Amino acid sequence: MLDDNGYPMHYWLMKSEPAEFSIDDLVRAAKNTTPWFGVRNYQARNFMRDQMQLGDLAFFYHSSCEVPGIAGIVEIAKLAYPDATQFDRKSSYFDPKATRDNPRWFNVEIRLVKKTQLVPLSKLRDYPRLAGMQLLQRGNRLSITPVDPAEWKFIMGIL
DNA sequence: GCCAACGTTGGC
DNA sequence: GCCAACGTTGGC
Repeated sequence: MLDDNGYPMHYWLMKSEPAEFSIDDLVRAAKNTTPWFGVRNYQARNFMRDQMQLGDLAFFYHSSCEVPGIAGIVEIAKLAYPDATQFDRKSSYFDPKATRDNPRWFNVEIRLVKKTQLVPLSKLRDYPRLAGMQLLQRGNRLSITPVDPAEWKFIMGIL
């Protein structure tokens, strides 16, 4: 969904450990699309379930790796629905407290817009204009964070 | 591997 | 409802 001026309703940043799932895995994925399963944090879940809309854009961020940073741009391709892995006893994401009638975890699906040059976290920190980014705040661990439209635009300008 | 920051759990 | 203990995240 786009606003009256044709812009996405929201911008986001979504973290993934490339050893688990990288931007290249998304390039190789069928239809360049994947469910964003495995989120087990309520705040991040609520963003997906309550706020993400079709057409929202997000930075695909590589975390816990040699050079953490933004690795690509993705769009929300499917609205949130119950995360299947919560019901799967063999999955490391299994949640014994979740039931089909009362699922606890949700995931959207994302589609690759484009792989970008890697913008390292250290470079993002160099720009005073980005100092307010949630990603850059101390102690930030949230795997999904909203990105301010002005911050989005600025980063697009340095890609 | 270290450790700061933060979220969750569970006893009381 | 408090809060100590524990587990996880993620940069360095």
